[in-house]
Amino acid sequence: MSDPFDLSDDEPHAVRSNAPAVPPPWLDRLNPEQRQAVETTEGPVLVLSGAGTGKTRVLTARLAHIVMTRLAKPWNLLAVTFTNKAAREMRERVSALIGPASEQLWLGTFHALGVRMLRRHARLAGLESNFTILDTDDQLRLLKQVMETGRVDSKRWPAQALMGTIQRWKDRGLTPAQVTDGEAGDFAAGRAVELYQAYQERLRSLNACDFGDLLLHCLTIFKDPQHIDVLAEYQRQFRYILVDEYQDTNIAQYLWLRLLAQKHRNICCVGDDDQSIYSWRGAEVGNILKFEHDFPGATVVRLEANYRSTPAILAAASELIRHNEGRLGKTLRPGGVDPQPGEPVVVRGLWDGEEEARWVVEEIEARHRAGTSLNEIAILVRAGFQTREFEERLITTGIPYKVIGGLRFYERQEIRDALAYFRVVVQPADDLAFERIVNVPKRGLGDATLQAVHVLARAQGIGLVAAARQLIASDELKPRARTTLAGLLIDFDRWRSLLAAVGHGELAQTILDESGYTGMWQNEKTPDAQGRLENLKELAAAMDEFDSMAGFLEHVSLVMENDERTDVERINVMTLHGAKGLEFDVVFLPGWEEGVFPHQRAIEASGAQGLEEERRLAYVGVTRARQRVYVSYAANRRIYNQWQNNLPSRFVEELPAEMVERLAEKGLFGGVTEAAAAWGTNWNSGYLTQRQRRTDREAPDAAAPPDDGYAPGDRVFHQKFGYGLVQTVDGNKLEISFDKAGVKKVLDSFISMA
DNA sequence: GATAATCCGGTTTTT
DNA sequence: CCGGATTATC
Repeated sequence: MSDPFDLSDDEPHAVRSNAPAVPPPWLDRLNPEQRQAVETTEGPVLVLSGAGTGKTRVLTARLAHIVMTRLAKPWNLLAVTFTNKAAREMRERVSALIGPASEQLWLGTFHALGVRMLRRHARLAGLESNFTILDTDDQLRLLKQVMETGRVDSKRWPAQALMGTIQRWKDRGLTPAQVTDGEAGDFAAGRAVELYQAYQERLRSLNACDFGDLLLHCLTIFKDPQHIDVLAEYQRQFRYILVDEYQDTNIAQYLWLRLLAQKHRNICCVGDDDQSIYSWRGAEVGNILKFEHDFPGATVVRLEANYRSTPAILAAASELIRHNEGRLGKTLRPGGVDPQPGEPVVVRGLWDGEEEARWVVEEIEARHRAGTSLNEIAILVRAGFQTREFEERLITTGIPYKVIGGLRFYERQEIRDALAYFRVVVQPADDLAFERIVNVPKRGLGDATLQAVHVLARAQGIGLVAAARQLIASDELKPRARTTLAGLLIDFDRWRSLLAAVGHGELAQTILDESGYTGMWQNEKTPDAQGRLENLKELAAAMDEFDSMAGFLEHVSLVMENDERTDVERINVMTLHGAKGLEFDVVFLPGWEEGVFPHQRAIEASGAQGLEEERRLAYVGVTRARQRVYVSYAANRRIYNQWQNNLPSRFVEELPAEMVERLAEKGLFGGVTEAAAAWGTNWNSGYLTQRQRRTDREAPDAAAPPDDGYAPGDRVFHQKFGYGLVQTVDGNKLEISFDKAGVKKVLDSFISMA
């Protein structure tokens, strides 16, 4: 490989001497490193792409470059992403560069591409090509059945845990036969592998797959010596392979890529080891760390010019991540011309979570007044439950917000029920769907009936619907159940016969109405019933966008996302994980306390490695911001209604002092150091054990309470809420009607007699 | 077969 | 403290 560019850090503006005067559009305005990443088409290439260094741009330019210079036809390119969103974005951007040819690219998520291949060769994996893809919910139910059949005590051994184990095995590309005895663990007295085996058999008999199988079956087929032609064909086809977010790949994905890339060896992986935050779901940072070893002769390109954040933010992020070991090493530098340092990162300590929320929202209002769009502001938290405090404060303040990554459309109960009806109609053999809706709405087909169906199905080795059909022809069932079940099956058949005749959106509505499902929610008096009915309407309407009901179901199983409306300006509230790949002008990072962030359990579960991943998460958070970063921590926090006092996160100390403006709560502490010292007297880093919590439940003594209790009617004073009257007393919990702040529940340790 | 009582757990998430 | 999930009861 010729080496036209100097990759060393100290030559940011190296210029290619033989560059054409006018570069083609897809190479326009790329910096030298980006351009090298695009133009080094032959051989393995690893692009280490720091946050905000134009990764997507490089990927799309590379695709365009290969197609436009006729190195290969679009269908000779395989481009893999993790999320549908990333895939969509990439396709749009490539399309802008190369036009309709982009439709011919093999571009999609690992799973979508896996399905595409697997449908073609399903037989080789023991499936029919119209197999169904189960989601987590179905998987768990199936696994429970398997465990029941295997007489495993589901109390001692939760199905969820087994599901996790199996998923991790699949992440590593292991079929039941490949799991070694040493790995079996002690789950269900060492029977985990046996259960895994049984689960796979059940899946096959249902003509179904879980997500892990989409790749695992591909691997099995690729490696099958009987069918070497299949792999050979794909290897021949994919002359160029591109992989996005390579640091997030698991072993199965790695193996899949390696097999496909073996012939042409033109594989380009783009990733950032410093942004690897998914090891807990099977991602292997090792994949990126050992790329050069796995693909000898690889070209490594580092993208370090950041076009997103201010120098101050970059300095803070770089210094923070420098505390990690085992990095490939990259330093972000400002990419813009003549960059101003920008505002320092603000770090603020506050008294408690409520005060933190108030401060954050005040600052948001200030930024908004200063002209920042609410869409460009984000609050990024470590864990989902932390959003609540901010939501409450945002509601009282009247600032519109959206919580991203909450419950998703297709995961809602009513949607899943409706889909189950459609599945039964499209795929009569879909037992899991049948079970889900056979008695929804309640029609008197309970456990007894279902059990009879199961017994017959198992005895004859047939599906549940087929078994049900036989049962109603017999006298096994009570007359009532028999009539109802017969009626239901007739309904299924009728709807199925309408598939070809009626528009499927309309048919969907018919199914929901005739099955009584719509009626069930109409009779429901809970406040959310109306919303559920609307969701159902939306579902039926969405279906008309597709060619067929089956096509729609396929789409849904792979694309479990809700399209958000973008009509009003709203601030964004989400987890740090959810924020990866996004950027905002202003980012708030609350809850930087030991035990919360880094999260205690991350450290407990994986020690130093876990801590490093938490630090990467912090790095991801900081690098989301273009203009300003606000970090905050609270001395006291109520978790599960117990007061807990925390130390500031170690990550606070790891930010460079010269890029940080530190503020501490006025009147409480002179500064962070004093504050830390003050808390040190009552220190408990991280979460307390249950027992400690019981004994240490008092918050720090801001105002020492009298030893004897309070009684209703007492006039009291509270540090934050001012004066008020005690309403009720419940142990050390008081309900107080404050003159200014209204009625609040507080602990006696926070108040004193007025 | 459906409703009330009780127990447990409570990080991060895509496909 | 809250929500869900399983269990006890009618």
